[in-house]
Amino acid sequence: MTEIKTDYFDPKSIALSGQCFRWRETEDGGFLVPAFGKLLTIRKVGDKIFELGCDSSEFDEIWRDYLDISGDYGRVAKAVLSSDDDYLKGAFRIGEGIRILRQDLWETVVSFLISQNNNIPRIKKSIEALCAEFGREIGDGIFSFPSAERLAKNSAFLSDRKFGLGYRDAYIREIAGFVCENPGWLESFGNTDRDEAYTELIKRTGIGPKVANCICLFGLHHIDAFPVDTHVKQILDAHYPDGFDFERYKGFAGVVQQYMFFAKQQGYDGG
DNA sequence: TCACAGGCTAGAG
DNA sequence: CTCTAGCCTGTG
Repeated sequence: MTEIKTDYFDPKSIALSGQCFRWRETEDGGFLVPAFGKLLTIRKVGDKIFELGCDSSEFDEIWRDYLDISGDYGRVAKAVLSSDDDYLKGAFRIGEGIRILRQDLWETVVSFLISQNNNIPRIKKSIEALCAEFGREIGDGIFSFPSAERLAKNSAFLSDRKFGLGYRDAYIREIAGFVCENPGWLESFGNTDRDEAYTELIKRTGIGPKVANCICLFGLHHIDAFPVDTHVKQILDAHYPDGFDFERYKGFAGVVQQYMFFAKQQGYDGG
């Protein structure tokens, strides 16, 4: 076990923020968090204190980065709260426990390919089915995310109704084959800035502007990426009729996007 | 029945 | 270049 004390960290907000699809809340209010072929338990045990089901070396090697514990969210909070943007300040009060996870790039690519023109229950169902079928068990009824090789070798089965992928099956088939034939492609994003990553991602079939931005934000931790989906578009149209000032939040606009998105999911409408 | 859900592709204009 | 029909599928 490892205990951490941290501000701006609420597992439930993260689980519901839409950036990840596989966190599972347990009956005791804790969370089961699968990532990188491992399984972490998170439990709140006090004010800003959390107990993680790993030893300190595993925390240092994997989970500190994954959970973005070292990220400076105080800086974001200060920028938001010192602004005159009342809508955003309200959204921040609701979503201040969100951190932008540093998720596995491959899992992020596939997950957000699935997310397009889709809803969250269905997205989760598809991802769970893929993991159960092609992943390996890492804990009680929980499976790892399948590799590109596994998906490529089983690409003919991706059309099975049990995965519920619909027309997105072809996109996953394509990208899995591409990644297998181009070893180093995923790794190459370690040396690219946001613009380069976006340009490269959008070349792939099924990855458009929104999905590419989600991959930049959630898979590559380019926290300046600002995905605009139907909900965020509604927010911008309703509350920023003269245009949203991205410059004001330069360097962390993606975090701001998450506050807005999450707050809207929670019923916040600026009031 | 119909709209819609965390969009994208392909084709037309 | 912009614009948009059609796309899989589950849910209300």
